[in-house]
Amino acid sequence: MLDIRLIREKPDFVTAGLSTRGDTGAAKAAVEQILECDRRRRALETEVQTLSAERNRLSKEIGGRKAKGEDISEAAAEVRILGDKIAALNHDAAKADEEQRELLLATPNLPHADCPRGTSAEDNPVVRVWGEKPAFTFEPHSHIAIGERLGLLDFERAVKISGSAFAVYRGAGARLERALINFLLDLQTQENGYTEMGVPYLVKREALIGTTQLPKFADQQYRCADDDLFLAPTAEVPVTNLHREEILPIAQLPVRYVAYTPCFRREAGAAGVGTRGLIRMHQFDKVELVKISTPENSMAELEALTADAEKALQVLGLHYRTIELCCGDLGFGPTKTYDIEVWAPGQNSYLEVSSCSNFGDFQARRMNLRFKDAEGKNHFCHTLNGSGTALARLYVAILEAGQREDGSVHLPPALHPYFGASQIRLPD
RNA sequence: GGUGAGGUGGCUGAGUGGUCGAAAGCGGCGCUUUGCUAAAGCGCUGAGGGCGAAAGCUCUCCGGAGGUUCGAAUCCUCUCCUCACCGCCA
Repeated sequence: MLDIRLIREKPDFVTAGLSTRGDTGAAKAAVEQILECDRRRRALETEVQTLSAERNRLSKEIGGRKAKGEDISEAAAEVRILGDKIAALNHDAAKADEEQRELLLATPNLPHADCPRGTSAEDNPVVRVWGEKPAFTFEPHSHIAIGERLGLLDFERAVKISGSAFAVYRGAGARLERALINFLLDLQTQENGYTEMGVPYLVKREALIGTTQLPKFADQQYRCADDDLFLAPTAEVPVTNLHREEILPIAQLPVRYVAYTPCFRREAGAAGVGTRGLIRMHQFDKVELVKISTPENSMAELEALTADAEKALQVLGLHYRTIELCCGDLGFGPTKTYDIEVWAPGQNSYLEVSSCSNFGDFQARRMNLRFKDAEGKNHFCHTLNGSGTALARLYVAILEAGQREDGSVHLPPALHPYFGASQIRLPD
């Protein structure tokens, strides 16, 4: 959520910032609407408060007179009328306040000043490339063919029990998934200094508001209506919200958490849902990195977090590239984002396996997450997160990059101790 | 799910209708004393908002939402959470 004071004091700056996302007219209209609501709200609040001060004064007076045994019925009746007036105005003020909050919750974050200009994914600059595309002496197969041939994946039965865009992992295929989870968690905890967290997969509405999935993206969430609980679309939600409504001592920052969770996404309206394979699914596993930082350090923490996520691909020896999202392609909440894309030979394309973002104080304002500085003053934290990494697509890359002409898949050496073997081959 | 007891400031904990944003203690900060430390003494010490150039004035907040009242931390209703016991259960 944007700072209403910033909008009030520098409306042109905010409008310009929002405009970089693509729609200048919409940005202008949004800012004007918020400002109008803010003026109305403050006028009402000022009136309520003036009258409340008067009521407080009169009530005290009545108390004193009653103690002396005087008749207070006339004064009491007078204050009663004042009270009714306050209640009516207060109702309007609360409505304006709610309206303002809704407007602010629906307004995206300002892209960082350094964020590259552009309108779509084509404008995202590649900032790093690591490794090279592996060479094949044969036409590399898709993970679907590899997985079915080796008995690792069963999409038909997944459809039977849950519908399209779900997967069943079988035998060595299931073990490979589990090996990857353990490998990624160990890497981030033992080498990169993150604290592992195990968190609930069902979260409350407020948690989703805090990390910006609600109210705007309600149609993308799975919801358990009876309890008004939601299946977390990413560990970002439960993990970042761990400190919602807290004031952290500055010495505790930065907080660095890593968590494995399954992720649940309705993918309503998304292209490619309903096609087979692991690339876009309603449920997938992910190891997520979350940081809570001071404003001064958040950009440096983003670079470090992105490097931590990239490290996983480096250790696995997978070719990848890192791109930076341009203003027009940036998500609703982030002020700056790097995407990491791993090469999947069977797809002949790069797959996004990680999106590393700095949200500035955008999420922290929504969840009222603050820190206390050395002078004892409270400030909003900055929050960051990035996948470290998403599992299903990493799985795709490993199968497709490690495939051999004889149908076997050779696994990266770093996985051998986790998987318990160096390769997956056809049964004899 | 049932019954009972509770939810008050960073923490412990008083407060059952008026001058209570809230006693006291702990913790924290500052000052004095001190060779240093400790101890002691004194003072300060919640958050958010409105008006204002500022000084300052003022409003709201005692889990949450409603209600009663001139006036609510205090009374009433609902609700959430915590603890204990019972039931059920991986």
